[in-house]
Parts: sequence; structure tokens; C-alpha cells
Amino acid sequence: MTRAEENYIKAIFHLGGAASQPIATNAIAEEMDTKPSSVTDMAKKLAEKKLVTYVKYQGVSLTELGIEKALAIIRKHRLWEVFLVKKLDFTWDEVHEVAEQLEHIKSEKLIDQLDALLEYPKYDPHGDPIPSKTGEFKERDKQLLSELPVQAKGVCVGVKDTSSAFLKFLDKNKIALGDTIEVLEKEEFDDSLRIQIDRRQFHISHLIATNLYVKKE
Amino acid sequence: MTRAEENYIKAIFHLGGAASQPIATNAIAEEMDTKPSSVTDMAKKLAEKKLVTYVKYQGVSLTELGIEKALAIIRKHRLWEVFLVKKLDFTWDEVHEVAEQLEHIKSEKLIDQLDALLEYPKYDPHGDPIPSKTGEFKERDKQLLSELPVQAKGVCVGVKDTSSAFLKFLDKNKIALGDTIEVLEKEEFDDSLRIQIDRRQFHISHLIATNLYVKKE
DNA sequence: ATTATAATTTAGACAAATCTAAAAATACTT
DNA sequence: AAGTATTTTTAGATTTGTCTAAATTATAAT
Repeated sequence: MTRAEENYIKAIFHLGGAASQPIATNAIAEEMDTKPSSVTDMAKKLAEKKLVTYVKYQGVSLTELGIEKALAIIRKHRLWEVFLVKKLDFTWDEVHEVAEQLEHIKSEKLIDQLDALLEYPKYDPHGDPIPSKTGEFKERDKQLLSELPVQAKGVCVGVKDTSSAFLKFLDKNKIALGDTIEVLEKEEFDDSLRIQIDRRQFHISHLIATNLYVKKE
Repeated sequence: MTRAEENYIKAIFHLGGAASQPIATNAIAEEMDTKPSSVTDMAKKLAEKKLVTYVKYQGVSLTELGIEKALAIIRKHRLWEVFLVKKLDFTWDEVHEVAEQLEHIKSEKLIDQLDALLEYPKYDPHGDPIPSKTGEFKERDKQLLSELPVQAKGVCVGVKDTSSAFLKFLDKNKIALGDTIEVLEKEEFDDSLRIQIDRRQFHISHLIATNLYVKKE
């Protein structure tokens, strides 16, 4: 697979292309920041290679083979993210761009050994699960911080929005994976929250609370 | 710089293009396993970008800027090689192919941090020097094993031939960088050597001895 | 110095991945 | 159900990096 092909497969998977419901050309174009006509061209090429099912004017969905390839790329991406954070002191918001490049490196041994070096992590720095070599993975048992009742405590396990802006916000406020968050108070009016992490108290907006995943204690 | 451009710059440097003496089109084509006409095309493009000096029918040599870029690529390549050997248990002969891919990853922080993780190595697994961030490096004080007199001892610091075949031979015979080699006997007839490493004695051909670098003790 | 040989360049073509503009198909609306 | 709007595809062009075959320049040899 070429780099471009890999990127399309990943984007299609990301849009839910592993289900039977096909993904629209426009949606893929949007996701990949490209033109619909380019997507059509690539859809034909990927169908040719048995990576996707493509029906004119209907859209694209991944074949078994396509899903397998998508998971392999995601595995590589997320393992590299762990490496960057754990071994090279990258912050949440810095990892994505570099991992986008590293995920295309072709070497089975490299990934196996990287996995070992990192001691077989199950989740990446955003809390997303890392598929195993055979493509298995399970979503973490988690819920949005906004769904937690007052007085409940949860461990921060991931983010919904992975935009640089949001991740930088978290970095700046020193909110990290693994932190225990307690909901002290809910403001009825705007659904904002008063929370506590260690000995620090914050006031966070509803928007923030709906983009942070926690695991109930 | 595109990947292709980087590969050309590296190849030209490798052929001695940092000196004033220009490198022939054919030599570059041979080195890169491509056709001379492709080299001509690329030479024009690189000259356009001020990375090389190109005179029709004369050949190509690197500009100051080109040398700088070449050293940056070599730095990345060799740091990745160290990483693969030190952290991921790759053998000498396995590193090159993967490092060829990794050297094109674009991220200054990545390389700085990798350098730190590896504790600022000065030499790669083949004994070649790693340029600093500013492009400085010095060749190791070394000589060929074949030049060592009988009874002399030397520490293995590098290889001249970096082919997979030669490196595999060394792996198989457990000859590694850092090993102390003592020349026990020289056979006049074919210039072969009897050597000792730790408690093991070998008989090695002249060809082997002219491809192993040692540092006299 | 002329010719033969080798190296290099040009011209034209191709594949991958993209784009724009126009055409075709599908979906929405009243 | 007809017409409008939206989505998708096609056709043709572009860029990058490569190739082959032919033409050109440089080098070597007699």
C-alpha cells in the first residue's frame, strides 16, 4: 500500500467504514481535506485492490482485508504516540503530527520491538485502545465527565476532542491522563462544573466536560 | 525537501560531493540504482533550489546549503540506527533498511529528544560518526585490521563494507563493535590472519581484515 | 586530427495523486 | 411528480519522479 492509500483506509475506518453502511464520498473528502473527485479516483483503486467495497454514487465501506489494514495502521500510530510521550517527553498535542508520519514506516520487527519496549501498552496517550498484532482491541469502560453526578470521582482516561487547541488547554491546566477528578458542584444554569484534581479546584465549562472521558471509581 | 530530493542529496554527499570536484551523473545513477536521465532531471531541480552546483556535462557538487542538509539527514539516519540497535535489539545488518525510512521523518523535536534518549551518541553501530545538530563531527582515529602488526591489539570500532552479507558474517561469528581483537599470526602466502577475541580464536581472510576498522590500544 | 566509444542530455511518455469544470445521478421540496 | 438543489462522477489537466530512445557532447585511440 502506498502512503496515500493508507491514509484513505485510515480515514474511512475513522468515519465508521468498518460497518456495512457505506461512507459518502463527500464525507471522506471533508475528513481528508481533499476534493470529492480525488476520493472517487482513489475509491476505484482501493476497490481494485479488494480493500473496500465501492458502488457508484453509494459510497465506500471497508472489506475484511481493509479493516485488517486499518487496524494495523492505527496500531502503529498509537504505539508511536505512546513512544513519543513516554520516551521522548512529547505533550498530548504534539504527538499526532509526528505519529502521522511514523505510522507509515514499514517494518514488522520495528513495531513488535517497539511494543515490547513500551511494555505492551493497551491505550494511547488520548486513552484510545491500541489494537493487538492480530487486530483485537476493546474500548475502555468510560463515560463523559459531564455525565458524572455531583460528589462522584473518576479517573481521567481519555479525550473526545483531540484537537490541538483542546489538548493545549488541558496541558496548560495540568489535567492529564490518570488524574482523579472529583465533581464538587454543578451549575444548573450553564451546566458548568466545579471540580477538584489533587488539591487544585477548577471551574470548567460544559463544553470541556463533554470532551473529557473518565472511568468511575 | 521531498523524499526523493533528500535521497539524491545523501547519495551525492556519500560520493564525495561535498568537495569541489563534481560527481558524475553516471556515478549518482549507479549509486541510486536509477537511470542517468533521471539524475539529470533531478540535478536541475536541486540546482534550482540552490542545493547543488550543476554544470551540464560536468556533474554535480553540493553547495554549503546542500552539505548542511546532507549532514542533517545523515545525523537522523545514524541516530535512528543507534536507537534500533540499542533500544529495539536490531542487529547490524537489519538497521539500514528501516533507518532509510526513518531518516525522512520531519520533526526537529523528535531528533533532539531521540538524541537525548540515546545519551548523545558520537558513533553509529557501524562506527561512523554522528554529526551534531550544527553539522560537526569527526572521523574516529582508526585503521584497518589488516594494517595491525602481529601481537598488536585493537578495539573493533567500525566496518568499511556495510553490505548485509558482511554484517551477517560478523553477527554469525559474534564479532561486534567494542570487541578487543589481537592479531596472533599473519600468513604471508595469502595475508590471512589468526586472531583472538576474548577466548575465541579465528582464522580470517585478508578480505575480512581489510573491511574491519580497529583502534589501536 | 579524425574516428570510435562512452557519458550525458533532451524529448516524449507514463504512473500516482491530485485538481477544476462540466456532466450525470440522486435527493429534496412543494 | 416535476423541478431544484446537492452529491457524485467523468474528462481533461497538472506535478513529481521516473523511464526509453534518440541526439548531443566529451573522451579515448589510432
